[in-house]
Amino acid sequence: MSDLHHPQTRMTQQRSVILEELRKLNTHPTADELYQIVRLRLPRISLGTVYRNLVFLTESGQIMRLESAGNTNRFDANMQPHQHVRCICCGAIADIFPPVLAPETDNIHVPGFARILQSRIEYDGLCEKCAAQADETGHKAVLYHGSLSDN
Amino acid sequence: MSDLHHPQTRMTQQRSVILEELRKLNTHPTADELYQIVRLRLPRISLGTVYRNLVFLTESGQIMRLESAGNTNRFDANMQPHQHVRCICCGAIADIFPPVLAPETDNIHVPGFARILQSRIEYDGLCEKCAAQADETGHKAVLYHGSLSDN
DNA sequence: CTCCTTGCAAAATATTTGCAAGTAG
DNA sequence: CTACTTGCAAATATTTTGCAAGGAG
Repeated sequence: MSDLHHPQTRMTQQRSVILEELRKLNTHPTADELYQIVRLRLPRISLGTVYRNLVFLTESGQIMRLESAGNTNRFDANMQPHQHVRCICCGAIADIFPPVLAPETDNIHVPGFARILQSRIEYDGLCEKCAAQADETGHKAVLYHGSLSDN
Repeated sequence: MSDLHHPQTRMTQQRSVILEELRKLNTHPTADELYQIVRLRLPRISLGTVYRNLVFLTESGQIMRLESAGNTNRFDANMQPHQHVRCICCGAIADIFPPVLAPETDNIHVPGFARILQSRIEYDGLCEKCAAQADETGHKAVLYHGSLSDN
């Protein structure tokens, strides 16, 4: 959980390919999507290895796990501060540039919380694909999908 | 998916108790946590019914599903605009009052997105329980938990 | 009466983990 | 050599769904 528990340091082929492929993408893939991609280069890699490395890379600050990605984790190797929009219909995520300044946290005090560490702005939107589909079917807008998960 | 698909209108005992109990809480419970609570009043209710009603209540705008709740959905019956802090260590969520104004979305344009619908500010923090535990164990700070899920 | 809703159980999806074998440093 | 890592498979955890019976309006 803390830095004391990070004995992992070895640069294996798997770890390096996972990081390399994630860096090529701006699609914020899920663990499984990344697994499918990495598999093209390392056919014998297992999904468990991808998960373990995503945990390690996240904890060591080399990649980010996206909050608000719905119920499936998504990852981003772009460590520059920036925001994300998520399509409320299909769950697709895109980067927003230029970045907006994160709201300050100094004046915020919450009962039960020792401290507020950081803030984050997130956006909901409708991607072009879903917007087109909504027009086509004659719906004014797709407000929310019928499950608790994302698509 | 759209408003055309909401034939549900009946106020059953299950639905009413679920909403009533959620409104009593400011703990942003998961489906299972709420299930355990509702079960005290309706011992024969099933978890599936709780899930189905949470979907219905969310879609009909009577409750909110929290974004950034980690990998397990959490719900809030407080429909006033407000923000949340989440403990990065244990996943506990608390309300922030008074609310901060949501950043505007008008000037934001993202390739691939037809429109940006709304923005949301979220905060990461350390709850008192986890802060105390971190002091106790001598760690300067608990940076991130070791799994991709929340606790 | 009608058809929305429920309970139950099974299925689907997502993530974690034990263990023996492999390998980086 | 040592102990971190991996592949594999099984275990967890969370959410969804098919179906026959129940109940709201």
